[in-house]
Amino acid sequence: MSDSKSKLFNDQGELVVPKPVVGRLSLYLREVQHLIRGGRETTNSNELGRLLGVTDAQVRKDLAYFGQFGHPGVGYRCQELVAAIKIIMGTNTSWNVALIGIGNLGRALLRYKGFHEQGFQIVAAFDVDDGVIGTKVEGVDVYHIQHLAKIVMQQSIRLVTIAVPSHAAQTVVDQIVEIGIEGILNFAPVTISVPSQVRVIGVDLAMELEQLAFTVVNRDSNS
Amino acid sequence: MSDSKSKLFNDQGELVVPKPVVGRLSLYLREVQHLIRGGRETTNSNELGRLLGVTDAQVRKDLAYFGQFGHPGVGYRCQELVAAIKIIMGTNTSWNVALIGIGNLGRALLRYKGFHEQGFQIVAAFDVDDGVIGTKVEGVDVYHIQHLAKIVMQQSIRLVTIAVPSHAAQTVVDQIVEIGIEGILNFAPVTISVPSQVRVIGVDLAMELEQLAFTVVNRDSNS
DNA sequence: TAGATTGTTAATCGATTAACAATC
DNA sequence: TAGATTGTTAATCGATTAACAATC
Repeated sequence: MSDSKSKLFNDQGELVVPKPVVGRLSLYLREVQHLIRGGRETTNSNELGRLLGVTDAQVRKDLAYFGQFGHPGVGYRCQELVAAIKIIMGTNTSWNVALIGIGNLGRALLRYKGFHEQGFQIVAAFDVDDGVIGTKVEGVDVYHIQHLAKIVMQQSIRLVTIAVPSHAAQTVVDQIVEIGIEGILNFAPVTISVPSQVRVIGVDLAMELEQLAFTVVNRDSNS
Repeated sequence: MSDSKSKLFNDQGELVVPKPVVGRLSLYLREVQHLIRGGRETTNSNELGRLLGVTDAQVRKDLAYFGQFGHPGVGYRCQELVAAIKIIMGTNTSWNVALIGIGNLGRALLRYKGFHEQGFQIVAAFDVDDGVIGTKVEGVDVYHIQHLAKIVMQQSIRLVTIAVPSHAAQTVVDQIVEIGIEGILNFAPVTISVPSQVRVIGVDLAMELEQLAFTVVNRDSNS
């Protein structure tokens, strides 16, 4: 019985993949897509490892958590591998995403083409500023945040990106959570709290520069 | 002799701090700064751990890698701790940063106030488009990238943020490296290669959404 | 002083790597 | 077939946690 289940899950139905694997999976996906654009048909763990700065053993092990995608003696067929990783990541189908906060960063996110290319559509934008509500930015309608619940329902939105001022972030998050959103990409440089069933990823641009400064100041052989 | 050295370094002069610590250090800094804005004088490992979702033991251990910043029976004095972490991160003094690529994202980065608040000044911007070269964006001069070396020298720039199209990224990086830049914050969604003395941190916005999709699809107790 | 909280050690837990039989 | 490369096991390495003496 437990043998018929994917080895992804343990007896409590929890994912048993080491946490760092998920980040690398995205890197593998990006790199193989890049190889495909260059006309490549196959790759292998050695090449992927070299390109991404990990060992070949790690590449094989990471992928093997999810199934058998390789061909001994051949390697990984690029198209096949991309399709497999997309299914694992959940990006084989498209996701509708809402954006909250139409400031500098919010506008840049609306214009950013990279989301669409990976299967994410920003289908609605929200703010509290009457100056932008009712307009379209990059073809996307801007609504007052009070209409969030309605639009989320209509458009089957499961993920929200928030790019609001720090002081407003937690209030906005509380509203989002109330509505039943499943995942939040938070660009506000503050810790937000959510119930355990809601997933959050935070991106703090200043923090990234800070990390960089650290690695430069403490120039070491790690990192 | 080796006792007189900071315990940060081993006999080869390499940093012996676990890699995940650096990321958490930035989180501690942000959180304590937030507490200070709320009027708080002291905090402790238990509180910080609870706010950030790590154990109290981890908070104490992370900080203890770098020195003794706490006061038994009292906790950590907020101002003191912020000052200490800034010294560790190298952000107790200001950094001059160049931005390359004045597209959607580049402009948003120029307008973003969060960098300045953490001690990073974007002091020059670069592009190859004659339409923007010679103008100012947010008070920052835009130069042709051919003047990079000169400006970097004049302004003592050590870090560069690149927000150029993916196909141009590696070429730009090669020029940057040539000039002797020490750290690169890369927003282009491609792997770039640099010599080992140059530090790189990549931020791929679509990849972040991808990670979020994964955690939502595989709703688990990790992550 | 009694209570609170640190810094640090040793034990535990988790992730990575090396090696190799199986496979194409 | 011989050569290449996977998937997987066991060994190694690294990070986290629990516990507690030292300190304020």
